[in-house]
Amino acid sequence: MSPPNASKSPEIHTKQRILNVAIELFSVKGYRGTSIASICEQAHVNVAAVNYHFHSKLELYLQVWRIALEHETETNPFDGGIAETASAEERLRGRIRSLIHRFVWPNAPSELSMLIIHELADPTDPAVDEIRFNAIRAPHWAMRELVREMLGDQATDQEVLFTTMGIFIPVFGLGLQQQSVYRRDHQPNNDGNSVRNKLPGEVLRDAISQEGGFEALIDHITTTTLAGIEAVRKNIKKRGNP
Amino acid sequence: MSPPNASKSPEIHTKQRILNVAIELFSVKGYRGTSIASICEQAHVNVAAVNYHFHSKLELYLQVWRIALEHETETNPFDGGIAETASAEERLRGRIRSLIHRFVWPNAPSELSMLIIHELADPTDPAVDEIRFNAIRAPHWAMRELVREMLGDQATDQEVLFTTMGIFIPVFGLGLQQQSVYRRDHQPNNDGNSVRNKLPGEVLRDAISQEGGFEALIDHITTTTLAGIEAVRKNIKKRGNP
DNA sequence: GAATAATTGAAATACCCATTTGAATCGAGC
DNA sequence: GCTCGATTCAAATGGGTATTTCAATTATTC
Repeated sequence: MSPPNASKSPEIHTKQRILNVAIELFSVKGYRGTSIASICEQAHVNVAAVNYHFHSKLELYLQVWRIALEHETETNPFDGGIAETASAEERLRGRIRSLIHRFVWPNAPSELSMLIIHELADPTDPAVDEIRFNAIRAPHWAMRELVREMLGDQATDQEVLFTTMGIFIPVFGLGLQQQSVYRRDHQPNNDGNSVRNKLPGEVLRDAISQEGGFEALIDHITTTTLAGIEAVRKNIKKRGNP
Repeated sequence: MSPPNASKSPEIHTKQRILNVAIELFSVKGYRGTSIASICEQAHVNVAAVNYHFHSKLELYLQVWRIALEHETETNPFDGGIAETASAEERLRGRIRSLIHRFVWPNAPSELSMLIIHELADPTDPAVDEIRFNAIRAPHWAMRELVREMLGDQATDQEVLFTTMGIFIPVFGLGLQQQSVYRRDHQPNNDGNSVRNKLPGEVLRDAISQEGGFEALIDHITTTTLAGIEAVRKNIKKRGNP
């Protein structure tokens, strides 16, 4: 099997069409929830094309992961565009902004974030675990270092860990909510009648969608996070001077 | 080939055995991830028994939801055992404790919380949405009222909403993490080699499992949450007195 | 204790899915 | 314009699933 050498051939179009649809469907419905047939139907391509171009469903999925990961790091760098020389508080604000953009951008969480949520709730394969872990490792340790810097040397490892997770984990929760609401919004048979009142997640989505709502959310999270860090710092100081 | 002891009708035994296994499997692997065959094999029951006693897989699943919901509200009341006459801060602490117990109890999140996470990531059926919504509605509004009480009349609806969600949503995120780690721990083919370093969620699980770690987590979350509420309150006061 | 209803069992049915097959079609280089 | 490898196509294959069927067995009732 030699790699395709053609510079311009319909093969590229087919492969790309499959990838475009696969990213969309895998991110919304997850690996097990999307069939090869549904991808091919929507891409106007024969089912055999997937196995011809990608070997298997799993390899197509891995390719989608790589693309989504690359796309995310390009369009939404983890530091939020804040320079390393800025104050710790400013850098934290930038990273929170970046995280929120990834997981909560109104009505359209990024593909990567949706893939991550699906993998957490229902893992596909160890190979995907590996990619996901590599994707999370760098941001996590960078955040650990920043939190350590903000809490000072007196802080225990547990305090640094809890505080760091206290920043990441709500974002996963938000992503889970947003994804649930997003899916409900985009259901073809959504008559809006099945559940009478608005779900909390839908109320939140509406609030974010309002003029200035998204910025208000980022402000709120940053403010409360900083207040939490300050509270931990106070505890440390109190404990350190008995 | 069930033992012919007939102190009670064997129907009860069979039905109960199915339910016990179904709760376990549905909560760990989700609706789509568990087959009727696997339930019946583990319960030593014929596959037809499920459809005889429950009509269909979906109705068995709904029954499991009702039981898990009932069990949760019995063993873990949402107010955390704190009286309505206690201070707002004490009541908040009780509710946070209850939530953490539901979603994060070390190495064994409650069945209901795992079912909820699965439904959020990959919904099964509108009928389940209805149950889930009813399960979340009362706690959510009770929390909204408590937050309103703590923030005061000057707070906007958006501030109350963001703050309330700021309490619930991290718990979902924690549950998602815990469930992911729990599943990994209980995988039969877990050789611990596929991913070299510990995932952040595993580090957190280890920290919680340590002596006093769980209480430390509850303390941390309560402290930072209260600090966040205080920060919002300060903003309101500043804005209110220009 | 016989008649009847409830329950269980093994096999069959019907559907969905990923993957394979082998022929048909296309495209580039000679 | 011919050839050969790359690509597409319709159909088949094989494995998994929920559900049904109906005979066998077990409990209940009179």
